[in-house]
Amino acid sequence: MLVIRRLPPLNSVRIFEAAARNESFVAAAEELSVTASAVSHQVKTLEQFLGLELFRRNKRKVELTPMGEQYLVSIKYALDEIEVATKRLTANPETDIVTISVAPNFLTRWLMPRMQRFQERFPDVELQISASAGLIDFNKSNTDMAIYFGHGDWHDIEVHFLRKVLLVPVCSPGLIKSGKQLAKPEDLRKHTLIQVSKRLYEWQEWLQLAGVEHSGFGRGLQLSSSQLATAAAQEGLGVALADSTLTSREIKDGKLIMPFDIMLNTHKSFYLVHKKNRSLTYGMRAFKDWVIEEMHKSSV
Amino acid sequence: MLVIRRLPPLNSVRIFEAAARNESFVAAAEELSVTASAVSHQVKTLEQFLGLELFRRNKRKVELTPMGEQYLVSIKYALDEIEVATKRLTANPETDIVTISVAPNFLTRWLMPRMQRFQERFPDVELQISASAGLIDFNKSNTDMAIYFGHGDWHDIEVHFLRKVLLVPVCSPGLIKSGKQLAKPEDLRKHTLIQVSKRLYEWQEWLQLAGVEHSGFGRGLQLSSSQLATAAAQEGLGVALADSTLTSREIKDGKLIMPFDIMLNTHKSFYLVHKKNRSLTYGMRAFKDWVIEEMHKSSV
DNA sequence: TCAAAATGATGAGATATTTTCATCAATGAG
DNA sequence: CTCATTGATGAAAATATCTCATCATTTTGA
Repeated sequence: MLVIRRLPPLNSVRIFEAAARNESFVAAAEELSVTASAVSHQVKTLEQFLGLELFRRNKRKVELTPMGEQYLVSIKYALDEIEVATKRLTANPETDIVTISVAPNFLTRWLMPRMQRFQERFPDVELQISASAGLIDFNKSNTDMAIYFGHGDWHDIEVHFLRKVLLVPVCSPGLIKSGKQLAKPEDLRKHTLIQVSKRLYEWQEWLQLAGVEHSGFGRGLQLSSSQLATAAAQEGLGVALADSTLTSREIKDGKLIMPFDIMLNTHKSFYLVHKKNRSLTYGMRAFKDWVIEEMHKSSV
Repeated sequence: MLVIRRLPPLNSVRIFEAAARNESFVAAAEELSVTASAVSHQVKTLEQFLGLELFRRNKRKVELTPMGEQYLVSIKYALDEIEVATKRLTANPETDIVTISVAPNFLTRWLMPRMQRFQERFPDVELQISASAGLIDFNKSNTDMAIYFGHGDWHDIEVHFLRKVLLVPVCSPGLIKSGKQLAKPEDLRKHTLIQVSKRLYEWQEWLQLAGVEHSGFGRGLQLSSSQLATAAAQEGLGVALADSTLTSREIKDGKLIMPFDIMLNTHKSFYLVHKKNRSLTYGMRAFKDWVIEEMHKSSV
């Protein structure tokens, strides 16, 4: 099937963007290493192609029209995309770059403490990591891989199970010394429940598991990620639900305690995912194999 | 400050995209109305600029290399962006196009039924509407305006209050005739609670308001939007929480009933939003003024 | 089995596009 | 009042793109 893209002359689009961003043909010319006359011609060419004005000429200045402003948003975004993609391809070939989006809690508590081991093992692989609880559309993103928290039932991507998540209440030792004891689950009524927005059910389910009526609790504290919730618990702000193994270091160090060892199985786990049917770069392969190996080590 | 974009030759990028998408220089040539030789030259030019191979030549075929595949994702996206932006600017100037993202329930139950009135009033404005519960990044989107459901505490955008949301249980009349009565809130235990994912608290809060213990309910049904939840209630699948005024028509038509009139104030409302400090097009102005006017009419 | 067709590569030359140059108009700064 | 600055414009020069012709190799159909 014949697909026809109706694209404007791309060279003039590129010159338009520089002119629009600078709101000056002279500045754009300097940036692009051409003369201001070239910019003027190219803008005129584009305006003729589009059949409308992108700039309003105002004495010795140019100002974007509303249409020009609209167009600039998209064009700027598109050129950013091309620039970033080009940069990624032409980066130092001796350094393999892997872009990874990681669930925040996993990043902070499992990956970061082990990052040095990866870097020592693979000095020629550079990781570019972002924390995000959301899902990635690999068709529209430069992200190579992701570590998700969820049920694992995602489609059209390669999903590799890493680790199950079991939640247990944690709090600062100082929370108990403040006079309000935590001898039995019912005692949680006297404390602040630290909740994760979008995961409010976790406390609900835990309390149900512990045989505690959910109603009658005071206002809780709500944070946007499990990682922040656990940090708040460490600060003595209340009791959070945290993955037992991800917080094992803080528990061992005495920064957090587990007032109860009732563990909630959320039926969610961490998974390593990447685009299906895509050959892995060396760096992606290195990271994937390493994470799986480290996961085996830490679960023995 | 001098900003230098390092962009590849854009004409060759464009030709690369067609060749990559078709995995054929001949097909790309046909699409672009040039000769296959031109395509071959342009691809070679781009590969020389990047310093790597985008295609693996295999006898009479070309196949994308992994780098070529990666590049194609970004380039395709970028060109889509330019194409769409160009199309929007060059659409029939007698028709003003407004792109709007609308909260699903509001779209289905408030806007759609009134759309004809808008179109009759403004025949020269074309609305391109999508349903989404998410927020829009107006710096990275072609969306002109949005109707959000939330607290209204968004920054860097223009927010105009439309209507408060009050939730009340609704169900199909047939649900009661099935033998399980709904005389008092406690009777909800015998029914399926239809919940909206990400808004599970709504039922929780309503039950608390009604003085019903939340625990002890059987499995509910969970849907991704309030609009779908209300539709499921209409199908007799259980009891949903719905905005009282948005479902007034269904209630009047006898398709839904309100077993209880206890209304939950979620402290959330519908808002019309658009980018701050941006001059409104005629179409945007028309839509904004019309929605506000209709909202006043329907709340009197 | 063999000739024709098909695909991609390549260099030279033709064509189209882009850019510079020169000039102009209008405005702002000193 | 003069000079500098910005953008517009047309002609000419420079550059990029494309076609043409040819080649190599593989695939297809008679």
